[in-house]
Amino acid sequence: MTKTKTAEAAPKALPLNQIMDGDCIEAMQSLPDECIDLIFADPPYNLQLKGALHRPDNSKVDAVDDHWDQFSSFRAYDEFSQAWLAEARRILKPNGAIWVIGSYHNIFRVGAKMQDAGFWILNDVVWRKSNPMPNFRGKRLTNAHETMIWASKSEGGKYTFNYEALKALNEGVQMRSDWVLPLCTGHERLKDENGQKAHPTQKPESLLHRVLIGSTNPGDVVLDPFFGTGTTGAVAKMLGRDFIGIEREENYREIAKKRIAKVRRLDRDSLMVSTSKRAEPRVAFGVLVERGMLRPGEELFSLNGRHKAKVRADGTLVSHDTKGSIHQVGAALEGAPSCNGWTYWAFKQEGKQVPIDVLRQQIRAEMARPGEA
Amino acid sequence: MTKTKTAEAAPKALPLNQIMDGDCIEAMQSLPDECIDLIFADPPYNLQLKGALHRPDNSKVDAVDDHWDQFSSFRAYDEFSQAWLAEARRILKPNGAIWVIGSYHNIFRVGAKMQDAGFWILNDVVWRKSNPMPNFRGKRLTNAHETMIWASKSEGGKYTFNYEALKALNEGVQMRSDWVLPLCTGHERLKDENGQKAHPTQKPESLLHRVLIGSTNPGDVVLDPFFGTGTTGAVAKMLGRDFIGIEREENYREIAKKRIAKVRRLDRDSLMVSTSKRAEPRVAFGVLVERGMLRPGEELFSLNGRHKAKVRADGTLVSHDTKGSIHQVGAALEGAPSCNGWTYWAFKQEGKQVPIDVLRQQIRAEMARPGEA
DNA sequence: CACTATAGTGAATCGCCTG
DNA sequence: ACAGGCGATTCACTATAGT
Repeated sequence: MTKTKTAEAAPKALPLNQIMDGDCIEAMQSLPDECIDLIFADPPYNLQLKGALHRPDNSKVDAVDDHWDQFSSFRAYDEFSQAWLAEARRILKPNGAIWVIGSYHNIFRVGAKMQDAGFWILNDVVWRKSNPMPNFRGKRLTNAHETMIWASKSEGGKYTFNYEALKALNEGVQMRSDWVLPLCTGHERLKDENGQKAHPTQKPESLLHRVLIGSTNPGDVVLDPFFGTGTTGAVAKMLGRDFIGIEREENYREIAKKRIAKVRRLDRDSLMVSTSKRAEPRVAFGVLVERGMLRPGEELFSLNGRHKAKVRADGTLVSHDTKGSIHQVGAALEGAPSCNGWTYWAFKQEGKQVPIDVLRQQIRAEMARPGEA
Repeated sequence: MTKTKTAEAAPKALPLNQIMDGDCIEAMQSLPDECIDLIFADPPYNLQLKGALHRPDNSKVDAVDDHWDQFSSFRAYDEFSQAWLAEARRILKPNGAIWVIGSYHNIFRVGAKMQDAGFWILNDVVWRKSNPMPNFRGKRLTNAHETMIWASKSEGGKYTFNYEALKALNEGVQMRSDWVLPLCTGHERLKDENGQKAHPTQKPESLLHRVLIGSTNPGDVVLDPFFGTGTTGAVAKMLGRDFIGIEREENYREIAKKRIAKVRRLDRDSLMVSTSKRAEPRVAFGVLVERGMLRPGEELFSLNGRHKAKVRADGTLVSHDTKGSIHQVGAALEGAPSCNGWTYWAFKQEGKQVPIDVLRQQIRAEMARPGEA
């Protein structure tokens, strides 16, 4: 399913790796037909929140009450969805695809409009949050997930799907339609000059990592019409994809620009993803990469000090001309029949070598918690 | 949130614990307004419906009709959804609720129509299948979940939600919107005389168990307009709820009837679930003073150690120049929007601080004992 | 420095009864 | 209908302060 970029696919210069200013519909109108490989869209959810909400300790929840999330009615929201989806579909290449993320407030309406517009749904994917905000009043279930819709431009569209790469990210078994990933917090969460969150709904990079690894190839053009603080652009740049962002808030554009400038593109080795079957590893080393505990391109060192290897975006290693799982590469370098990669490899942290098994323990601790079985 | 059945709620005899024959819309039309506590609906998907669908002009759609394109298919499905949802909403009690289950083929369209009909979405719930069928062709993600929409009849409807019971089901932490449950297999899966599965989409009883425990009380009337082989009825009977099924396939009705006949209702003790404090009788703080459990003039201490207040003869507190109920004074001293005085204040007993809530529990225990109230 | 305690926070459609 | 009082209600994680 590899696609090559042709001159015809970009008949005039696209604003690649830039952030367009203004309304997303108007900005898309300025782009030519069939020039985009993948669209990732995180439209306003139309939350319709009422009064203030306090936690049991009486602290106030910082609600999403931004003007851009306000619509007067379901009808107004539907018209907005229909309009941006129509433009999005026009500029998508025939074999392109789209991802749209939302919650129960909007996703059903958006999904129906997507089908009406001619998009062909491939999967709905559930982002299961490992650390969601609880339901403080005990009146409903914890709202612990969001829904993404993955669709091709039309029925029969030859969309990109890197099956083996996603399988490699998932312990060697097929990637499922439910993805357990933590919220965007900590250092990854962008802050403004006052230390407050820069954007109320910043998405985790791990989510975009999985989307882009699974449904684009290096060199593809990824459009995000609701760019915000640029998570899509940051991950696209890291993974060697081109991006086009559209964002109407100047503040967000500035933050995104600075953020993306700091991102380093991965080298070619790290970008190569598996193209053939390999043995089923016992543990999902790829999750460490996806979650940013280890970065693609980062070097691992054998604990005996004799070898090193580089991490790739799909959770495999490369050392000289040897590629494969952490176990396979370790075994090959040692000339041994087998090797437990978890106890063989270490990464550098503040000058010290730390076994990667430490990271596995962290993941396991998360997985052991209820609700994540 | 306990509801009592009243004569007015069932003005004429309902076909309780029976399976109605025929089309679900016509069958619902024969039921009176506002007679159902909960609806669980597993509507058929798009393509299975062709033979039964009507075009907007009411001409019947022929399954082999060449003019059956994607657009008219969606349109007809929407009309079908709208029609059955309208009837479902009419027969639902004002404080009733509905669950609808579907996959990406239909759930977005159904969800949008539910919102259009006036249903108020409470949560979308993901049934995360622990043992899904793999995607054999490797062209998409493993379709490992289905989506349920839980909605009240209207915004502001006082739906039933047994928060504590679901929390107990989830090892003491509040129930999330993603439920990990296995598919219906093994002995639970009904077989026909040839050993083939009797129904293509039989739902697991564990799913209905959680739905009914969480959103109904014993004695409630549960309607399933797409009854199939009767999972809803079987679980409802077991849990001491009444059911009404509607199914147009005689074969399914027969299987369901036999299945439900074998189910035994649980005894009363087994049906008891954890309840909220909200359901317990109110006790006025003044009663503690009246009964001499606390004396006027006695000092209370905030459990955080920062404040104290004096009890007055009328059951109010005074602290410096702040007077009022245990709640009002607590909130004022903490500068908080509200305060639960029962868990905020303590009194001194033999040198130790004891929360006043202990005294409330004593009163409640006395009230529960017959002949002492 | 290691460890513990405390505070803060995340796309949230988050009461009910009485007068 | 509306106002006001009662009083029920949180999970996982990060960051910082304290010991």
